[in-house]
Amino acid sequence: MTDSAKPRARAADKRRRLTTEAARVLHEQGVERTTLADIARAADVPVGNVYYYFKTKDELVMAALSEHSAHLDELTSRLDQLPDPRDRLKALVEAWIDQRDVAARHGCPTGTLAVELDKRTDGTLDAQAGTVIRRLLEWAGHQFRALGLPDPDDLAVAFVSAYQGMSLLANALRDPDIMMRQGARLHRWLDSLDAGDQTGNSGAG
Amino acid sequence: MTDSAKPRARAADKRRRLTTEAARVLHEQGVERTTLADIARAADVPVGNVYYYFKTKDELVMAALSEHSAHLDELTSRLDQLPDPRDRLKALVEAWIDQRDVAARHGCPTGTLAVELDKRTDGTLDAQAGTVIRRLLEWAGHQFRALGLPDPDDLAVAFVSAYQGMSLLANALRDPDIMMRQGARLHRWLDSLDAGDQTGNSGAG
Amino acid sequence: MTDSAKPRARAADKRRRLTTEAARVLHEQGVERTTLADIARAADVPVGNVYYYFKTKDELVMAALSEHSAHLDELTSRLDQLPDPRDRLKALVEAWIDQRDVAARHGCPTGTLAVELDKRTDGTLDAQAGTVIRRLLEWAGHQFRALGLPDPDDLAVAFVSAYQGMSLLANALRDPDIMMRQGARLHRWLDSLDAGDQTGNSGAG
Amino acid sequence: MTDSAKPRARAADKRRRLTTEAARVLHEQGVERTTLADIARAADVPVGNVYYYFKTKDELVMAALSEHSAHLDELTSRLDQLPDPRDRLKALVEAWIDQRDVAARHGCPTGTLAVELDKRTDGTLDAQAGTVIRRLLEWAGHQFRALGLPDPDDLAVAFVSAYQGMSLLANALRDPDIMMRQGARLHRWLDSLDAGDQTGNSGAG
DNA sequence: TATGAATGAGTTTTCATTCAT
DNA sequence: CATGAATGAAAACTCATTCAT
Repeated sequence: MTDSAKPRARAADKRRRLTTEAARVLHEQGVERTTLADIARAADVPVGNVYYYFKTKDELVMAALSEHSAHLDELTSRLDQLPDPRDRLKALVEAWIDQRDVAARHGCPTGTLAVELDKRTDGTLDAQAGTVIRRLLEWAGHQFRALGLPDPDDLAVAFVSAYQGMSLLANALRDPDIMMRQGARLHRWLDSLDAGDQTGNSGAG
Repeated sequence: MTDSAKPRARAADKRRRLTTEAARVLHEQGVERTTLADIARAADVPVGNVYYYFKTKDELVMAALSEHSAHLDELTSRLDQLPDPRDRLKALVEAWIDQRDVAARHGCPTGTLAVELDKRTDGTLDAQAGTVIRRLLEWAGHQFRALGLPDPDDLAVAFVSAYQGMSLLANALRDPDIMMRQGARLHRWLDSLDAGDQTGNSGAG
Repeated sequence: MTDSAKPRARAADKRRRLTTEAARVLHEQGVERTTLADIARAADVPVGNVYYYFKTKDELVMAALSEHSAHLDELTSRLDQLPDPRDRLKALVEAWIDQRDVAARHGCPTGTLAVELDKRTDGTLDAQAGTVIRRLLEWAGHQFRALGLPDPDDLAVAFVSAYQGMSLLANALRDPDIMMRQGARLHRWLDSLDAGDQTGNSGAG
Repeated sequence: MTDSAKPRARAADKRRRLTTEAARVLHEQGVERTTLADIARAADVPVGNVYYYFKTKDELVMAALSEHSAHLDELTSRLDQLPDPRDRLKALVEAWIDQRDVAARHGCPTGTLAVELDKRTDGTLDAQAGTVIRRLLEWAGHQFRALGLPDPDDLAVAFVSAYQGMSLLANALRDPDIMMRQGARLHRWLDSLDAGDQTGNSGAG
């Protein structure tokens, strides 16, 4: 039993390691500047062996994307424990601020991946990053709807958009402080949102 | 006279064509996925000849960046004709909205370039995109200051951030409509900003 | 067992073949006029595969240099079997004379390599050839010292210098006979060296 | 007259500058690592213009070689003013010693050129360096013959060989001191040579 | 499955030489 | 003659993918 289970266990382990490291290295170096050998080395898996787990480099990129997606799911489901939707959104902003150093160094994983993959015309990969972002949009939209706010989907776009924008700027200017200041601004904006406000005039850009 | 001017004129022409096409193709395909041959073909210049004008691929990338920077300068100096700073900012938003199809297809040129170049650790190129963005920030900050608003630099970051965010989302979701809706939101936000408001609470995220 | 050893054995084989052929071809054609394709062809290895064994062309050059260095070590350690240091030096001269045809055709491998590499200002390669020559100088100096002669290091320089000079001339004039005549002269010089001679006046130029 | 002479004068000037700079730059950087552009820049002549004076790069190399040859001629004819052949040879050694820093940096111009050109199989260039060296051999042989020494041609080979060897070592080890010490040794050797000595045993290696 | 090695198409870059004016 | 520009044939190097055990 253990005998037959071991190789499978080890195999699953390798796949896991590959996925984790792919997510990390691809985020740090970008898709195009990362070689399979880079990921293999980081995961401590022989290059030739990678192909037993992922048939192409694109599959590894997809796996990395799923990894980030899973992280997001895990985070949102934890936030869902909070009773107040507004608190959930604010807690998410807190999480973003906590990641400010990573964001300043490498940007938002999903956002930068989306930028890179959108440059592609081949394969089915170029739309995948959008899917993850859409998931985040849906979750946020759900919160705004729960708050009884008008145009919840639009608010969600504004919310996520603000996050992507501040990540990009923090990254481009290599300044984590931007995450803090804009995070605070997002906080205030969430607080200012009023269920009675039917105009949304004071919304985030 | 025109005869003797021709070779020089044509040479300048070629350099111009190369720069223009580089800016376009690099924006469309991304830095890493664009080969020199791609740019050469687009500009109708033999590959080997490209190196007469640009010593390395990086120099071409830099030229493309300068091109985008020049576009921005041209745009802002045109906006500077408007008497009201608020109107200038709103006109800029209009310009962004006008570009919504390009943004949805390829993102903001400077923003996506910044994302790609930040993945690099070599050369002096990785900080250049930040410079262009900083220029935009300064211009915007100038307008907010002229409006007598508190924390003008912070408002500028919020403003540019919103633009980068909505461009990224429009691109990732391939939806130009996002540019319109978020552009409208930015408009309303600019209108809502009040010189008397010392909190900036209702600011864009 | 031999089956599982094969790939590794063949791989080591290839590396060996590449090194051997690199040493030969680089000596024959010179560093700058030898392409990787030349070496790959000589070693019967696909060009792209060369990079599996040597990351750059410079590494191959280094390997070739080491090969020549190893040859020298092998030769001197064989000569060390001889009881009399003077006989060792004379036997080395004999070995040089034996190589007269190669020398007339392509010069001394280490000497010509040194000349080529000294033209470089980049990398760490430009000093490596000197190291091999220094090793020969040390060995020769050791023999002269064992003979109780004054200024043994100076004599070593004269000795090696004479070899390099006659190789260069034999090569430039394409005349192996020069190796023979100057070799004989070196022989006589070694014989004439007297432990009692404190002046070294009759030394080789 | 001056009008029609000017362009010709300027033309001769350019040719001269090109030759001089070619000699210098080719010596410093080596034939293969020097581009036509390098030489053109050094001579302050537009690249395209070089071809009106030299049809190929090889012709420029040939010109550089002739330049070194002319230098040698000039030097030897000056030495020929000295009444004693032995003094002429010793004065030549002095001249070599005076050049020790150049030799340590770039080797003997003719010697290193010979090494590089001998690596070639094409053209008529590969034998040309030998010609210059042969000229030096002849001059030296003439002196030894005038001294009434046996085997004057052999002594000449030993003499030139010693120079090439010490230059190569000085260059490989980047040590001008080698030129001084071996030059002194050559001096002593020249002094020791005796017209009555029929053996040549104490000759230079 | 595992793994080092192999492959070959592609990419940037260089440069002698030629051309148009 | 002069000159900036053009050309194209290499060359080094990279890397995703495949192969042989």
